[in-house]
Amino acid sequence: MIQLDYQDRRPIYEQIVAGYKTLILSGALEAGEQMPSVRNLAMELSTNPNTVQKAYTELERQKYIYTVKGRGNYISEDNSLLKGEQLKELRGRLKSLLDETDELHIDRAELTKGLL
Amino acid sequence: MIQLDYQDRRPIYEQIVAGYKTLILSGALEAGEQMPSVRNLAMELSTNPNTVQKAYTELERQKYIYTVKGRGNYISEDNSLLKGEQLKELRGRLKSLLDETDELHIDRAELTKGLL
Amino acid sequence: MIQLDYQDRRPIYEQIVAGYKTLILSGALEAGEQMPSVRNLAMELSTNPNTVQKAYTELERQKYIYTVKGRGNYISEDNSLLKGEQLKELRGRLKSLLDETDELHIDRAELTKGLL
Amino acid sequence: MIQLDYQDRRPIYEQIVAGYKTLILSGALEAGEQMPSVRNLAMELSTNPNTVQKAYTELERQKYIYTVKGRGNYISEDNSLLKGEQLKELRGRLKSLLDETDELHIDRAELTKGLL
DNA sequence: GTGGTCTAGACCACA
DNA sequence: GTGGTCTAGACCACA
Repeated sequence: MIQLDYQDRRPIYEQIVAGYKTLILSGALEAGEQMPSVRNLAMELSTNPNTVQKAYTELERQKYIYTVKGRGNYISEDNSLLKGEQLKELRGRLKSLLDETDELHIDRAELTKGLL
Repeated sequence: MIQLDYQDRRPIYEQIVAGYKTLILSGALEAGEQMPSVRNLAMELSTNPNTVQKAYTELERQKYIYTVKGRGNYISEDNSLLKGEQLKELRGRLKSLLDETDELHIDRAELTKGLL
Repeated sequence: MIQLDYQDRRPIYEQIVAGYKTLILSGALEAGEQMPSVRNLAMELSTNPNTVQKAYTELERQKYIYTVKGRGNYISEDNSLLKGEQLKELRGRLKSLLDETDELHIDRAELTKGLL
Repeated sequence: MIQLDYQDRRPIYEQIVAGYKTLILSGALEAGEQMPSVRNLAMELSTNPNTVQKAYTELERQKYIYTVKGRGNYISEDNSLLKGEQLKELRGRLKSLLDETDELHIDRAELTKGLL
């Protein structure tokens, strides 16, 4: 189950999206498995159904889940593609992180020391 | 001079803060040098003086500049300390980036390939 | 046999209606032939009987099938008429498609290139 | 100004999206021009600001407009790309229309007579 | 004033 | 029961 952090600057619906993306890509949730219903998840997270709905809509737009009307939401099958996208995003963030480092004339070795 | 990007998702005041941080830490602006006045910078960036004021307040809070009432804003002297902070922040971001990579079972070599 | 696509955005009952319309108009099902019972089709498609019933009601409303109480549903005789309706519908869609094309100042030749 | 049609099966927010897409791609609205504010458009269409917000979010996701926080929404510059997308969508619809026609053994000439 | 998020609650189509 | 849309109204960050 995902955890909301009200101290987090990100809006609630984004935290839900990010949480489920990780659960799906890490394999914790299997393809075809049913997502909790909008109302149930809203109850569990003690938030509003509209907020969960917004998160689910975004997850569907990004192909992490798909909706069957009147039935519910299900995990998509084609994870491999999504993992590629995710890798691309991470590489983009690493790239800009390195750019900033260079711009400040900080040695990259200092940046990565003990981490990599 | 810094450049605003209206397509950028970050609010304008944050772009101003980030831009000046880089200018200061990279040495493009020297310690003791005077910042442009709030009104002038607002004119140059064609943005709202409130926005520039907000950016200056944030830069002062983070000790990048200091204010002399009635005279203006000046670049702080103690850059070395700030650079340490900046390094710490960059390392924090790298850390969480690597955490996410691991969580998705992505090989770190794949992440850094061609970048590092 | 028709095939449901749960990734399809259309509701299931509409997919059933569209599927049988095609089967009937293309001649794959002959006039007078009996339709599968509501329960059987629901089982085969592993969907809800209510959904199949809704589809059959719609097919009957459009005169593709007719119901004999206590016996079942049968393909209608007067296909020629239905085919005319279908043609009219297709022409309507083509019309609005061309209208949109014109409105966007897109050349019709570009639209149909390689298709027609 | 766009026109809402309450008989239309499409939800209100989709009608707003479709309406502005046409206005933008047809050149009726110029690049860089400011969109009406969320609240103003909601008043004019006598609908709820949330509904307009939803439409604007979708238009931004599709790059038709971009948002500057605290300022408003503006028409994007790169229309040419969007027009290509739109053409692709229209061609897709024409393709499936022709497929249906063939499947019903209807002569394509009958379909296009007097239209093309 | 501008957009963005969220809640509470209603209503609808669909299965 | 399931998702989807919409309203009314509030609160916040930002310019």
